[in-house]
Amino acid sequence: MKKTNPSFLNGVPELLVLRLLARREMYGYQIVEEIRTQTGEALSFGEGCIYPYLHYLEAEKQVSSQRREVEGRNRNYYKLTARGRKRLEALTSEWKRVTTGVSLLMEEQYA
Amino acid sequence: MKKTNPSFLNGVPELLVLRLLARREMYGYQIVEEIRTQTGEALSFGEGCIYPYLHYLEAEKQVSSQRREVEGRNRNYYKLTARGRKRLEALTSEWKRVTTGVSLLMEEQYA
DNA sequence: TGACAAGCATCACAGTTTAATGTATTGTCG
DNA sequence: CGACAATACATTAAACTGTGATGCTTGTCA
Repeated sequence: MKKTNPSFLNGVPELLVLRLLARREMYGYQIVEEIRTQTGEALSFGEGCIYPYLHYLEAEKQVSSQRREVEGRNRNYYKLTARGRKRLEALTSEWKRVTTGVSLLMEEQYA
Repeated sequence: MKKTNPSFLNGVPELLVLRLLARREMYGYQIVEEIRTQTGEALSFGEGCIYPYLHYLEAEKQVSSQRREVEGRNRNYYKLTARGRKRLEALTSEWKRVTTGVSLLMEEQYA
């Protein structure tokens, strides 16, 4: 996975993953579910999207993982690193910039 | 160009193009420029993105075009059809749904 | 026992945007 | 005049992203 110059609109999964992990540590499957529920079903990214992101984020040292057995299940728990927190801040302000930009164009009066 | 099931984030160029044409008729090059300026430089889609959209939208009868010579320039002016207006409304509410969803997840308190 | 949820993972594919390139005309500046 | 930038259209290969399918294992529950 290469994230060179992710343009405006993609990379939202990355933003949401980081944002969730900023609250508490979580495992992949749980992240998939929470993105769906906590966005009010507005967004839903499959495991085929989220797992590769987690691996990428770990390789980038934005998250760290720990395998743990909980409730008879093997889970990979991820938590944010300091670096990940910075990345989250950057992506957040980028997201705001973009949505603000869209609003500017959208909300202008009809001629 | 197939626009079957454009997921959440893509298709923003289409939204902005339709929104601009809802105000007044415009030509391609102008649309490219206005997206850049009216979003406060937050968004910038190249001609390689916008022209194919215009052709696609015309094929879909969401816009109609008229070649005209103005100020010594040959331009293809596009304007919205009734169908395009409906499409704009659909894309607009979809965009709101998505950004609202992201906000829901983003703005929740830290644990 | 069979079905299904939880949990991880990978991959081919499809859709979207970028960046480069091409053509032609018009305007500008030294 | 000559060069170069801007205007205006268009196309294309390549890159990037997310989808949907699939596979594997373990646990639960009827």
